[in-house]
Amino acid sequence: MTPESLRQSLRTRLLAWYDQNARDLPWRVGPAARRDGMRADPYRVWLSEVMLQQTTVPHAAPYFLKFTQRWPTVFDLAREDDAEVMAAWAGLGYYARARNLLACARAVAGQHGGAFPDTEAGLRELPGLGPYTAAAVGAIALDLPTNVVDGNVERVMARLFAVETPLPDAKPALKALAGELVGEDRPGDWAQALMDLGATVCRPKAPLCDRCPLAAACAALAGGAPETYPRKAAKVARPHRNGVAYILTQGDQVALVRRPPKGLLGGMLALPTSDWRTNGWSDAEAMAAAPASADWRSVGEVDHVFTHFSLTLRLLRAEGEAEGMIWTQRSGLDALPSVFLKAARVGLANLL
DNA sequence: TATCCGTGGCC
DNA sequence: TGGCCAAGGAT
Repeated sequence: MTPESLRQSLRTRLLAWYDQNARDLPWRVGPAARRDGMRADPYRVWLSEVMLQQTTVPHAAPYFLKFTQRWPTVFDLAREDDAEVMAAWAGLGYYARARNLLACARAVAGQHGGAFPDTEAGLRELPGLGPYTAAAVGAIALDLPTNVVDGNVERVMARLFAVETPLPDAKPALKALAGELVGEDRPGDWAQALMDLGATVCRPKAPLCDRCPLAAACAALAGGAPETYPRKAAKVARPHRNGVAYILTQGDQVALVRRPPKGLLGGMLALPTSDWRTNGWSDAEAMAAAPASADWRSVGEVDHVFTHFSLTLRLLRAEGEAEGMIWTQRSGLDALPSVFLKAARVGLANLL
């Protein structure tokens, strides 16, 4: 149990640090403006939080600017076609987020008159809002004193209190520790301060403890090896798979398919492919699995790494026709997930 | 509860 | 270069 004096000290020091060191982010209302009563639009907070799930700030930021320019309100997003939103999300990864984003926008626009719920429990019921995102939107947009716990906060707590239990088993304890520090004063700034500290000072590698406002209280620093926290369970090896991707062209058009709505790259445009399996593909096998009979030529291969397996894709190219294809101009290939954009670029560049 | 689900930057 | 890492959620 954290003593009240320590709790107050940690809060005061971190909020003061945030006042001086808050990052300037496109979706953020800074501490000075918040003191003047300004609050971020819940739509923008929600959109940014969903984009930032398991995603770095530099990667998400351009997408946030593109989305908010094209769809300034939740109503604009809610009435957009699925294909347009999926295409705009292409390259950001974790495409279930985009499907849930639309479902959530339509729920808010249709059932709540365009206003997001004003309680954490209400937010938690929306598609794509789990414990973290519901707490974050509640704190940042509504100033609710929620317990916002992401990977940054887990790391800060693990170090501050030298938690020896490895992740992911330590998650409940780390969340409880973070919860003891939450207070009624400046909940939105508190949540963002903790995450900024984790992102810029209490970093995974090479933490900048000499710049940390909590260093005097940090048990891991006192122990001499703060960078070794949080402890982590051993990881499982990533298997490798092999497949064939087919680049079928008619002049400047390329044949694409729409992947099934769920599962890997669900709902996204894609190149037609074979199965992805452990064994490699011979020329004969690759021809037999092709979407059309044509003069297929081998035009190279690409490697790609997904979360739970790596992939080598042989590339076969031909000019011809096939049933059920979505014919797309080369300029439209930016609607493809990265793995297929990479494959298309390599395959179209390598002329035999 | 464990597994599935992307991507790009970094060292 | 391969493993690590990033503001997690759904099933």
